[in-house]
Amino acid sequence: MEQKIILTVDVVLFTLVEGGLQVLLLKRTHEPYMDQLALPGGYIHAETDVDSRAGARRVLKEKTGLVSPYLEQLYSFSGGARDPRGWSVSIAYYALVDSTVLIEQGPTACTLLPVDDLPQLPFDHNRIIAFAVERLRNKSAYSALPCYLLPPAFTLTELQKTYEMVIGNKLDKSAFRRKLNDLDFLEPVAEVRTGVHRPAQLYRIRPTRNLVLFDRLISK
Amino acid sequence: MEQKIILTVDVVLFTLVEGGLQVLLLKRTHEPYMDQLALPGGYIHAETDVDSRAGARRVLKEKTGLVSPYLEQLYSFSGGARDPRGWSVSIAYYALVDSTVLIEQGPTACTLLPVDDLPQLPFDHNRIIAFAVERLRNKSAYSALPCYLLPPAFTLTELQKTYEMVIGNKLDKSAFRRKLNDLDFLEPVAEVRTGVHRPAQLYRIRPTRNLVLFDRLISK
DNA sequence: GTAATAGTGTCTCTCAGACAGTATGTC
DNA sequence: GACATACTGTCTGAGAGACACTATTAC
Repeated sequence: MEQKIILTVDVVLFTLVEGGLQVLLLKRTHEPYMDQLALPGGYIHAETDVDSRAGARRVLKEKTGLVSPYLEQLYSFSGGARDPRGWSVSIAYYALVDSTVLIEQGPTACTLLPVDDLPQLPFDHNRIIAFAVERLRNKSAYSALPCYLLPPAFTLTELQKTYEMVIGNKLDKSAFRRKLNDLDFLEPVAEVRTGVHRPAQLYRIRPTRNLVLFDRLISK
Repeated sequence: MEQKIILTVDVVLFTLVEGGLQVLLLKRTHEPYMDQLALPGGYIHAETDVDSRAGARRVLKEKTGLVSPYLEQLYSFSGGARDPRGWSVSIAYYALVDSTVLIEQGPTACTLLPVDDLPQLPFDHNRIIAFAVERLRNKSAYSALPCYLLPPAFTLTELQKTYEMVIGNKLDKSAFRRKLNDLDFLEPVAEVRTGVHRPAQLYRIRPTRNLVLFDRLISK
């Protein structure tokens, strides 16, 4: 006995700015909750989307113009209470982008809000974001995930600050660099970042296929 | 533009027997793939299931008679190619049960097969099981998850054997017990397991709400 | 007593955290 | 030269792995 069930994808797009971790929200253009801020999302198109991941990629591209270097399925949220139209499923994804790319190539009418200070959002989008933040924080503590919040080349200090912003505590410089060195997933590029003081070596992620996972948490 | 999309839940039910980790399969009673072995699964019932988790619990109960002490959403598998009836979504869950409970209370006509030696199954069920095995192995290395493969009270040696079977390598007895002692998520019960030699203290999981996670992997 | 398993003590090596030190740029 | 930031070296303490040791039961 099949029901008329609503199937959507929603994307939690993270970026890092000075203030910390932020999430992208768009004004809804249709009912329900027209004109309210919400996660970019949309119906699955069974004719064109080969799977939900392709649907999430399409929705993100259509609504924001962005192609994220990292896009991972988060969780599926479902039930009769989360959408006024009826029993629904949202297959939620999360994505990470560098904030300069977001500002240059992103949508003109988007809102970035800090993840720890969000207004009440439609549907169960607060819950979806909370879920995504928890996943991002957990996974950042034992993986190379925070690299995707930075531009393709970055200094070790920038990477350390990124880890600190995401996981929420200070790290020791020496231990952090030792760990990166042991894990060996970065490689220097032929440039340095110059500033007012000693220039810093730029690094990029080694061109491996998969996200690098650590066997311990990055620090306490 | 909504499509007629098929929404199902499938449950990967693990148990541990002498031979190692096994998964429960049932003979299908409907087309497609009638009479073939497959994961227990079924349509979401929008009228009665409050969400997909409730649907998974119901399907497991209906098809096997079992109520699992651990049931976690695994991943959602979707697309136009996985089911001959059309574009479909399966929200997959995995569950762990003690094998004695499974044998006593489980279905009469079920098949248990070792996870590393499965025949070709219908739909993308081989992929779903591979996904579940990977999740179980990963999570077992940094959590109390394997406890749910044992009866409510167990000896430390039994628990160690369980970890070894799931994660696939030998552990050191002394280090294992030190770790358990430090983490403090077990408590002794007022019984011992008697056998032909020195009796062993029985333990149970402390009545906490959540799965206990470690900050390091259990061993190498 | 022996056999077999339950359970503990201790040494070593690795690694994280703390922190001081050196290096290299701008001004 | 001063200063700020990049980067490295070293000490220490916590915990994992190895392994030998003691404890308690059945026979």
